[in-house]
Order: sequence, then structure tokens, then C-alpha cells
Amino acid sequence: MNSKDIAKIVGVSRSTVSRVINNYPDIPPATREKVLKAIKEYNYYPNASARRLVGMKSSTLGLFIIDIRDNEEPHHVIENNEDLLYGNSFFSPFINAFIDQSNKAQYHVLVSTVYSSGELWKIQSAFCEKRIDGAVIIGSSNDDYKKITEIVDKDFIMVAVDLDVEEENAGKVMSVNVNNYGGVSDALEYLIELGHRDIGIITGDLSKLSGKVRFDSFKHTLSRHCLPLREDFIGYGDFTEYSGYEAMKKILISEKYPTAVFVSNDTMAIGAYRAIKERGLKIPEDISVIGFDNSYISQYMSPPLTSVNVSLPEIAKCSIDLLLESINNNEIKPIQKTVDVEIIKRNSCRKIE
Amino acid sequence: MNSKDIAKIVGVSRSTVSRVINNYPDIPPATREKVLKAIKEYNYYPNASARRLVGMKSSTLGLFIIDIRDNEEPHHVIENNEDLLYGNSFFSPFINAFIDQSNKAQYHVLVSTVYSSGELWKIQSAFCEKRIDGAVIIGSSNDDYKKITEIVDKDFIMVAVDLDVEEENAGKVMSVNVNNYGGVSDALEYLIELGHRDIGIITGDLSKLSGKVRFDSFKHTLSRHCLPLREDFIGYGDFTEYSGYEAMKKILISEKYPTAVFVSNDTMAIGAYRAIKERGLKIPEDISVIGFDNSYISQYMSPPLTSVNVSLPEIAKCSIDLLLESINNNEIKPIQKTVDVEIIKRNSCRKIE
DNA sequence: CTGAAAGCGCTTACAG
DNA sequence: CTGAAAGCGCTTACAG
Repeated sequence: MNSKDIAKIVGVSRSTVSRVINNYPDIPPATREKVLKAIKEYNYYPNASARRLVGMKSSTLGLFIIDIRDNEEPHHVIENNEDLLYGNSFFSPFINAFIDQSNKAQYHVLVSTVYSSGELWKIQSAFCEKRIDGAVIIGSSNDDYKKITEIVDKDFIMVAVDLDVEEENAGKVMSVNVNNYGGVSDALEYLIELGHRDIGIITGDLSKLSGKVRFDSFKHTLSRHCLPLREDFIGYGDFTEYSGYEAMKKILISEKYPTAVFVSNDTMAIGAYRAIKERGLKIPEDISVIGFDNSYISQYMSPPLTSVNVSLPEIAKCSIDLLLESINNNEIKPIQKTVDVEIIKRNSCRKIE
Repeated sequence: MNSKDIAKIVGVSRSTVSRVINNYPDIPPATREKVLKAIKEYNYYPNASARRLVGMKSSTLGLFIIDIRDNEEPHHVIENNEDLLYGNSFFSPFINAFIDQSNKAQYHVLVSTVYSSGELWKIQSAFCEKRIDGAVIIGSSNDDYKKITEIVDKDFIMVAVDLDVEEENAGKVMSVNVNNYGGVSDALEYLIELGHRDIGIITGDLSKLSGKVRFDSFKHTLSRHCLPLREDFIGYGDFTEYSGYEAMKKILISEKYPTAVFVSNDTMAIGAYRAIKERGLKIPEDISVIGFDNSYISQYMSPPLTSVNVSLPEIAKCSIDLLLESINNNEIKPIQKTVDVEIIKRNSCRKIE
């Protein structure tokens, strides 16, 4: 069943069929009805490839999840649930939200994973093969993104999510970021309000935007409030649970430990909880903990974790808006958007005197 | 840059360029080299639509997540993190695994959500528009799947995941399922081994395969061991956390309550834990709990939940194998596969005398 | 071994 | 208002 068949059935030309499909004006209602009826009756759908070939959009957005670990095997496939962990806490909900919002905007979405630099060509090829009209890149470090911009043509429509825009690229790239800076200062000010003065931090991966900015904001906010930053109150993590565990253990080594700790994401907070409990300390009685991301699990931790909520659906929405505007106007306006953030108070922080 | 350009550059015809791209034999190595070199140098990628149009595969698999709630608004978009919950525990990790495995098999994946019966045409259209070569359908109840088979042509290649195959369809449909039956009987036998005799159950949504089979297996296994099934030890849930909470409250109403409860999925176990704690009971001292799915969160519950592990990556692998075989041979062999299951023992079940 | 040509299914100037 | 025709970029018999 193709447009020719429909044309024959209705007794018009393919041009006319095409015109009603594409909502041209100047088609007499009667003709339009007849064509529509035949289309429905014969269950006809225009071939997407043929449409693409004559220059129409593919109506497809690409979503590239970058998780490069070049030191490991080239294409590491998720073999067990443990590997899914990483995806689960941040990427997965974002993927869902992105698909959902794209679908709502009448776009298909093509999802791909990139596990090594050697797979970066996937992005370029999806564009060159004309499979997608635009793409979101998520999960890349600044280094990775640099590589991407080297490989992928500059005139393809991409928005980078959760990515630091380097000076050289600023004004050239579309991106949407979480208000990491504000979120951390809010979190800290909340702790300070509760009376805390000895506040520690578990940092994230400092090569990622979120890791770096959260640490910076922590330092600035502390000094703005004239509070000291003690080196032994800093634990360096990399966003994984285990690193959170180790970092917290390190912080708790000395006999004087902070009364509150800001943990740069919830996944590390899980590890931190474990270290605190192993040390025989109670949350929040002995030590208050605040996380970041408000991931699914935080509400179920004991005690439920106070955390900075990042609205993944809102990030998805912003990215798609940027993408679609760019696609429709066929121009790349280098806009940086920031999505705001809010503290979800639960029971892991207490007031002290 | 298209095949004509490459042809001109190399000094051959487009036919030849096409032949080297498609690995035809009988091309002199020298020619092949030259063409490959130009392709690389000019960063040429063949247009996927044009290839599709001349009959090649689209190299794309569809993944349709069915979550029909017709009583709610037609297209409910995920607006807040709470909505993501449902996706998180089961779908999300599956989506990840599916994308990963498809990518590894050199396939793209097009993901779509279906939130109402009115959107079921999306499946048909993706096929008819020739966007995909095959598709996995997940999350549908038997009713939903029936509707799907009514709408979607029988000659499209689909595999149903976690779906009951009705008698009338058996032998016509490709599907992969979890060994729900074996998983539940294993779980129960584990409890029995620990000395439990008064065992309760919180059922899932009985209109879904997993809900129904888990309940059936529970009843059969109990009777095989000559253990009674007390009506007041049964709580009816629907796989959501809140339903688990309510169901457990109902079970705990009478003064005699079971020493162990099988909960049909981990999400409901979260609710069940809450109800048990509110009642002032301890897990596993007063009551043992075993879940199903071994979802991400189960290890972090307190106490960590013993659960039946379902290997989502393995399900993904099976589905893709089925799909690819069907696509390559261009025939639908109605095969039903079952993925095995294993108990992950943690601290929510205790031995009793 | 290789090129010229047909054809995949559409859309869109162009002409009427 | 509508049809005939060109053309999008490929692949694949066909002929040589």
C-alpha cells in the first residue's frame, strides 16, 4: 500500500494524496475527505524513508548516553544488574522523561550508548545517515565533549546536558544544566541555619561539571559565611557508592569530625550512610547528611535522606525545546539554560545548638 | 557528500562505490582500498533512508513500553519524579539493557511509550512507515496485547516480553518470559526450609501475567507441601508500593498473622515493610519477608530484602535474539522462551523452630 | 570486474 | 484546484 495505490483507489493523482497528507490548503473538502477515508480504510502510512529522502525531517531525536571508560574493555555490555546501577540513578529517569516528552512533541527517539572514544563516530553517523534531526548528549565529561566536537560537524544540532561549557566553546554550544551552584549553596545555608558550623563535603568526580561546580559552590558558600574549610573534612569521591563509603570513612578517621556533611550525590550518600553506621554513629543525632539529586532511593533510606531535587523531566523539556526550536528555524542559537533546584527536607539533618 | 561524489573522486561508478560499501566480492583490492580511503577521508556515510527505500533493512529495533491507564488523561507526560517510579524499578533497567544489547548487535533502537489504547497505532505506524525491522512489546496486560494484535498486522515481527500467551495465540506469538512459576516455588521452598508454615502472600496485579502466575505458583506450591492457604493471609495488591502497604496492613489486622510473607514484587515490599514497622513488628524477628525482581532498591532496604532475581539483561538478550533471527530469516517462528531466576538471600528472612 | 539504468515511495515546483 | 514529471540517494539486476 503506497500513495499510488491510494491515488488509484480514490481516483486522483499521487500529488493530491500527498497534498492532503501534508495539509496543503486549497484542497476541496470533498476531495480531502475521500482521500482521508481511503487512507484510513486501507491503513496507509507514508514511507518515512521516502519522505526523508525528498528533504523532509526524520522526526527523530537522538539521545546519546556517554559513559566512556576507555580503560575497560572496548564495548562493555551490561551483563548483570550491578552495572545497571550507574544508569539507574540519574540516566534512566532522564531517558524516560526524554522519551516521554519527545513522543508528546510528535518525535521519535533513537537512543544510543557510547562506551568508548572509539564509538563516538556513532553520533556523527546518526546525523550523516540522516536518521536524526537533532540530538542530546548526556553524561560526557568536558574531555569527552571536546572529542565529540572534534568528530561531529559543527552544523549538526546538538544540546549538551550537564556539561561544562568551556570558554572557547561558550557562545557556540547549546546546553542545559542543573543549577548546581545554587543547589549547593541552598543546601549549605540550610545546614548553617540548623546551627551547623563544622561542615564537611564528599565531592563528586571533579572532571565532570557537576562534581566541579558543586565543590566550588561549597567552598565559596562556606567562605561567604566566614566558615573554615578544613582539609580533613573533605572526602574525595567519584559519584559511586563505594567512593562515598571510602570518603566518609576518611572523614571519620580523626576524632573531631564534622556535625554535618554535604554529599555531592545520593548514590555516594548510600555509601556514606554505611560508613557512618559502621563507625557506630547515628544519623542525624551524631552527624547530619544532605545529598544531591533526590534520586528515587533517597526517600527509602533510613533515615530518609534530605536531598537537593533535580527535576529530570524539566531538563528533558528544556533540551527538547532547544532542539526543536533549532530544528524548526534551522539555525543554532547558542543558548545555555539552567534548571532550578529545590531542597527536599527529610530526616537526615537535625538542628543543633 | 553522497555516493556520486565519492565515485567521481575515486574515478569509478556509483555502482562500484555501493559494492565496496556492501562488501561485494569480486572487487579488486586496489579499487576497494581507494574507495574506502575516499569514504574515510571525506567522512561519507550512506543515507539510511535511501538504503531503506531500495529494500534494505532499517537496522532499527522498536521498543514499545505499554503503560495504559485509560482512565487517566489521554497522554500523561511524566511531570515529576514520582511518576518515574514505576518506570524505574523494572522498565528502566530493561530499557538500558535492551539498548545496550541492540547497539552491540549493530542495531539502532527507537523507543516509544504508549499510555492509552488510542496510542496503540504508534506500533503499527512505526512498522508501516518502515522505521523499524522488528519490535519488543513490554508492560502490556493480556487485554492490551489482544488489542495490539488486533491493530498491528500479523506479519510484523514482534516479541512480547512478560506476557501471558493465551491459548488462542500460543503457537503464533514470539515471547520471552521470566520463570515466575519456578521463582515463586523456589522462594516458598526456601521459606519452608527455614521452618515457616504460616505463610502469607501479597499478590500483584492479577491481570498481568506475572501477577497471575506468581499467585498460582504460590497456591500450588503450598498445597504440594500440604500447607494450608488461609484467606486472611492473602493481601491483594497491584504491584505499586501503596498497594503493598495496604495489603500488608490487611494481613496484620487479625491477631494471628503469618510468620513469613511472599510479596509479589519488591516495590510492594517497600510498602509492606512500612506497614510492618508501623504495626511495631520487626523484620525478620517477628515476620520474614521475601520479594520478587531483586530490584535496585532491595539491597538498600533495612533489613536488606531477600528477593528473587530476574536478569533483565538476559531477557533483553533473549528478545533480541528472537527478533534478529526472525528478521534475518524473514519468518516468524512462534517461540516462547523462559528466563531462569535465582534467590538472592539477604536479611529479611529468618529460621524459625 | 564494472558501468548505465531502473526503480524504491515520496514531495514539490511547474504548468495548466 | 490538480496532474505529469523530476529528483532525493541509494542498490541491484542487466549487459558487457
